[in-house]
Amino acid sequence: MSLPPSNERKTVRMSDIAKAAGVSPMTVSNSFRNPKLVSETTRQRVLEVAKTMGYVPNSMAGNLVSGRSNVVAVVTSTLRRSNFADMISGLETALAAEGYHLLISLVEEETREADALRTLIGRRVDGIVVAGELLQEESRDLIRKTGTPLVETWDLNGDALDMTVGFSEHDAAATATRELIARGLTRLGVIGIDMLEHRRLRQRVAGFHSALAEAGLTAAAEVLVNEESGYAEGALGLNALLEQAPDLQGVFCITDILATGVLFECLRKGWTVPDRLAVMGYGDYDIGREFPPGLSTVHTPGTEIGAGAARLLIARIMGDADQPAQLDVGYHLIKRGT
Amino acid sequence: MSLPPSNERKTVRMSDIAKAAGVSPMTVSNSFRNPKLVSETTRQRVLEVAKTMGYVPNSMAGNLVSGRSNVVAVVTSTLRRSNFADMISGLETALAAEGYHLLISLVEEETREADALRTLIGRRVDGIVVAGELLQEESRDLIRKTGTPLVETWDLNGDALDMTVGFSEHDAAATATRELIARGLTRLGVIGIDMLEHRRLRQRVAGFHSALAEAGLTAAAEVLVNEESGYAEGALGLNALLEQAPDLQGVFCITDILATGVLFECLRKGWTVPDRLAVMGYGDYDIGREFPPGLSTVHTPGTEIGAGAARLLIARIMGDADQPAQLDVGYHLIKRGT
DNA sequence: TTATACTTTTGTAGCGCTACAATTTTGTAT
DNA sequence: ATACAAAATTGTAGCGCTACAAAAGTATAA
Repeated sequence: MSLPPSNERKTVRMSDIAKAAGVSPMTVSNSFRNPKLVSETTRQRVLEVAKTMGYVPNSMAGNLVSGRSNVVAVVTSTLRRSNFADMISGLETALAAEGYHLLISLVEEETREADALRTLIGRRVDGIVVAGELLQEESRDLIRKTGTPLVETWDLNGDALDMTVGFSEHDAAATATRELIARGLTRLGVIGIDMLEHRRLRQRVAGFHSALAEAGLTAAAEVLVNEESGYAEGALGLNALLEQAPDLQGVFCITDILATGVLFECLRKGWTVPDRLAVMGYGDYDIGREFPPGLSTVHTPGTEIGAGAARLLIARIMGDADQPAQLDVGYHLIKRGT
Repeated sequence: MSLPPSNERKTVRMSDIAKAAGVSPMTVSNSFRNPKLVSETTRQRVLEVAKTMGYVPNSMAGNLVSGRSNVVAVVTSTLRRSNFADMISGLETALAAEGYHLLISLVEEETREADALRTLIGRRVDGIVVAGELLQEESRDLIRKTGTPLVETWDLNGDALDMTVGFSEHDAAATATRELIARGLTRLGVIGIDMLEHRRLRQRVAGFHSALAEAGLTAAAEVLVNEESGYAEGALGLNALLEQAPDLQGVFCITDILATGVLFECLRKGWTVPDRLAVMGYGDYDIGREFPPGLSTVHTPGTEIGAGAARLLIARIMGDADQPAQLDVGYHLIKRGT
């Protein structure tokens, strides 16, 4: 069974409900948006009529008048990175509590970023959250010119366009590396990701090197794997590292997915972790908790980032100009077996 | 409440651009939407002025007149299930190619489903895709009454409200189970998920039982784990199964995540897979490929489901009433080591 | 009764844009 | 130069709703 094509049906309008309920359009409008201005009996009748007639107010028309959409958008390059999913979930929850709706825009190709922003701004979203940072200069220009409230997320080190929520990716990575050093390991390698346009990914590798330098060490090996950050790349990365330094004692992976790939490869090689090789992840993905003997990693609070972004945005929309434009949600090391 | 800054800053309107470029508003409109109606020189000038003034057309106003939003929404309960992420990615790609934009609505609580739909319909999206099926009767009512084109996804067995794209979850699960039976195993168990309102999850367990019945067997053990479908639940599930049937030879897990949890637990127990225990997953998540010796599973084509949903929806929006209301994208067994 | 203060309901005037039709400006053929 | 089609530009009307203000109804006090 299927419904009639959209062009044959004409939608129910507010005036239709008004007529059917025997009131003026304004009373219908108020029944939905300002219940206190309408008597309870009238309101019940209006809502009843609206329900049976399948009326849903056209919010585009309403927004056009009121000038506000009550919609916040998040722009993300992927839904597969569980950290981003956490952030989006945190955002959604915090926004819903304040009566805002979240619109997710998936921008898989970097070159379509400005285009996606233009669409969102065209829809007059009240604010935009970016998973990561804005990459195209055209995007930044658009935000500046239109004055759309914007929150960039994760790394706090860059110079922010508007607001930022996150933590220092550099310091978090350095903290993870220090743990490896504290175990007495000196021959350490890092597996990064070959997406140099992403500051947060660069900062993680930089943090690794800082921690080593602090301890008077240098990296035994370093490799950047291709952008996918899949499990397979972790295995590939480990083998590339071992070619550079066969006596490698520990590896820092800039995502838990890569670290998990390394653990799988160790399993295949029959190596014991952490005795033959210590492994440190980053991001505290749930798989790390389960992989025996438990992946050591850095917890990066995605949910809190989302909630924080919602808070900054709503404050800005409400006109609070004095709010801090930056929010540090911290991170913490999780020591597990590897 | 005082006026927010976004209201103090008056946005650039089409008429502002018209004035600045020395043309009528209609020429500005046409420069953006019907380039062929405007001379190239005029158009360049208009776009130039628009760019420097940071003008972005208010699509809400435009949609109000044209009656079409060129937006399709997808409603999903989670972004963490990688299958859904694949579907959304497939949807996005197919829609973008036709000039549509995708809006993702995250409905984590089932009771907010109808509410989310109302918001989307209120924004006059041209169509809605549901990851899975609609769960609230109120939701179905809303779709019927407003006539919003709808695509439900994954399982093809139910009675569809409007359009459906997917495959038979029952048959896919049965196929997976038959592979276990074909190996000569007779003491088989299943780990399902305790979300009985989801038909597609019920169908997977039902398919397992059908395949057994076909072969004259009955289930050695069955357990439904809590809704999260995390790795930990897989381990829990396996142990619950073993209490029911200590001599269990194989287990069918209705998601690869659960199967991976089972594999981790086998690792902890020091059991060899598949000799001590055969493991069959479902969904072909990328982790299954990596886990030595490779998780046997069923490939469920998420990307194709998304692309198919886009196709059905666009055809419907374009007014093609004769299109098939159901699309079977199939599935296939992937035999790997477990 | 009349004045006073609500509470409830109703017009009016657009929000910013586009469909459509009308008009003006070009280009081309005679 | 004139006729006429084609290209380019412009005006008009109104999409469906809400801010705002005005009006009508109701309750209470003087």
